Amino acid sequence: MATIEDVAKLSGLSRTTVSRVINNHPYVAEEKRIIVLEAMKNLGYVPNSAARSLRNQKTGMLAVLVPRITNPFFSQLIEAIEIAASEHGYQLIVCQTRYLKEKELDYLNLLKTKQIDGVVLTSTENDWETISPFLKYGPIVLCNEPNERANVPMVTLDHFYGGYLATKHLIEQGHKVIAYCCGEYKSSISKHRELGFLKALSESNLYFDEQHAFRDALSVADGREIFHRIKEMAYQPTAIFTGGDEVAVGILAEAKSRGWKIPEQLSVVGFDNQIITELVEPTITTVHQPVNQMGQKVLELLMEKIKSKTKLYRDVHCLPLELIVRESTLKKANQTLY
Amino acid sequence: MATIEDVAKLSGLSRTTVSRVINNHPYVAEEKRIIVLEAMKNLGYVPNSAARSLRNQKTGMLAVLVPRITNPFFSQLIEAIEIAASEHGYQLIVCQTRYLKEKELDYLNLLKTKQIDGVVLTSTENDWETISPFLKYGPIVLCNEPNERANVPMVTLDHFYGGYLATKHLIEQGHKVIAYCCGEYKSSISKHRELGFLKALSESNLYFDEQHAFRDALSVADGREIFHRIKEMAYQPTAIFTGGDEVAVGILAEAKSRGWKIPEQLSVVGFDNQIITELVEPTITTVHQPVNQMGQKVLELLMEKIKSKTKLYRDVHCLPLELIVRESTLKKANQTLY
DNA sequence: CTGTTAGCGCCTTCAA
DNA sequence: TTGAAGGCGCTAACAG
Repeated sequence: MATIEDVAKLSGLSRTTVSRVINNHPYVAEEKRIIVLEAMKNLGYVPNSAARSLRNQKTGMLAVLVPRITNPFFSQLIEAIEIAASEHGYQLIVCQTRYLKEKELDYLNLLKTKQIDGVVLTSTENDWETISPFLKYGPIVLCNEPNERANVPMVTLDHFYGGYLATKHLIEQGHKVIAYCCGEYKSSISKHRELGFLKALSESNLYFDEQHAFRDALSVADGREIFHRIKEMAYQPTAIFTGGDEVAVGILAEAKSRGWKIPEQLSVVGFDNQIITELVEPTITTVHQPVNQMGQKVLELLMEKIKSKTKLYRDVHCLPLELIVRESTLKKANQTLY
Repeated sequence: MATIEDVAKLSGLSRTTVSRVINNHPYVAEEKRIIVLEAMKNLGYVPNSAARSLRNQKTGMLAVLVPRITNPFFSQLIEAIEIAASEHGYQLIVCQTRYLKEKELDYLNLLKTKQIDGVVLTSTENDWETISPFLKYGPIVLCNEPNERANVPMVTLDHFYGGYLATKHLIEQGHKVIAYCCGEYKSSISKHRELGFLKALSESNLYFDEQHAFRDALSVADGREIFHRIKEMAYQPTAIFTGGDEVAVGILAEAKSRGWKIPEQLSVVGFDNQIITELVEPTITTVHQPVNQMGQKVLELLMEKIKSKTKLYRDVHCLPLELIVRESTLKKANQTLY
């Protein structure tokens, strides 16, 4: 492996000059620059990044922590962040916490060990008090799941509004008894959605019956189970707000296989606007999240913090959500066209 | 930031001894080991990994190159590799080539710049002749897409058999005119599947009409379009082998929306066994790929090569595929149960 | 069992 | 405009 020394020797100049060429410093005679470039090419020289990291105290790497990469929402978010990062010359390390506190801390340790220059957290397993000490080793920004106590930049979505919007839509369709699902994590996301959900109900003088709450619904399988629980109820809801498209799909699939008519017997709203919502029948009404913008925005914030090295402060960027109305909530729109 | 020097001073010992403790070397008096551990804790010391990389010539990082992380097949593969890697104490850098030759080379350059210790390639954009020079900077192994000319370890699936199996199944269902789709990349994967497909046909003395070939089908949208092309044909196939579940889903969704009965008017076989195949109606017959085993196996191979530092040689591990029969090909199984 | 010393490859003062 | 020299933090001889 050629080193800077080799290049210096071959070009008959000093390491310093070679270094200057590598880093595009001014004050290098054009003619010598050419000689150096030539020598580098002949040797197939590439700067050793470990040495650079050691010297410069930065690595050109970022970590993105997600619960699971196979969740389409997160993989899309990673994709967006990756593209933005690579435009800034940064590599992305993908870290799956698998919803484990311990894993999250392991990965945050990359900041301590100087393997990364910054972190994007898309969800938090530990309390903020556990996470915040890591801030002295490098910037951490939040994306997706906000945190009340975190004094760092964050990009989030208006989940209150998302919950409100979807529920309002169901009410407008004439529903009076609406069930509610959310994911297991007691994240503020779920809380906000629920507040929006309740707000919409109360605006129409509707009451929510706690028996219609399903608070640990994450997967397709959970959706299937929820359907069965609803099926057995004496006092059945006519519509359901789910915290995610997977759950909605599960409910739908199971309901259909039991001969229920959707949306006539049960209207279903998803969340995420995943591709699957357009592929099932009926297509699913859902809330679209601007994932790409989120990724782009959060990277921008992180870059700024890495460059300026100023102290982080709370700086919340809230992006809008959008309701996408499809067949799973529109009683009249489900007829065929021919 | 505490350094090894600080720990040495605080514990009244030398850097060497501290280093020995860090690296679990033998020949350190138990009592001093404790002193050092204590000092490390008090200082919140963590070894600087850039310094270690520089010194040890290894980084503890691996790169996995995939076309797109949002493709569920690849994200599942990444997940499997990540889990295996983390068990070996390695971090994963996720690299999206977005089907670009140039991107692929950019990422392979991480090997040159010593940012990673090894590479997993899940698909190749460039010719092997372009890739192989990077082998002198570190091990590269293939996973998923094999390469005829690559003399490196690889994990692959028996796509010939996959194509054969699925087609044979269609023939057994009584089909005589079967269409064929594959992805755009002229990878050996598609070739092998097609050979298997043709083999099954010829075994039953069936002939393949080139007008029934769709050789650039990747997405749901492609599937939709393929349906329309089939619909317009004078000589229509009664079944179709697709190279991926997305395409199958697209065909299905479009066919249903046009009032076609599936599988009665068109039987469809997917590939990948993605979760969606169980969520649409009818559920989709598909070929299951043992993604987790692949990931685990390929990481094992890579670890071995990183450790042994021996020259790489061709070493093909071919894992079996399995046909999962569901409703989209079974004419009688689609009745309701009540 | 422990310490001294010499780099790994690079960049950045400082001096010329 | 160029070069000499020191050191980023760590580990592996080599001595003791």
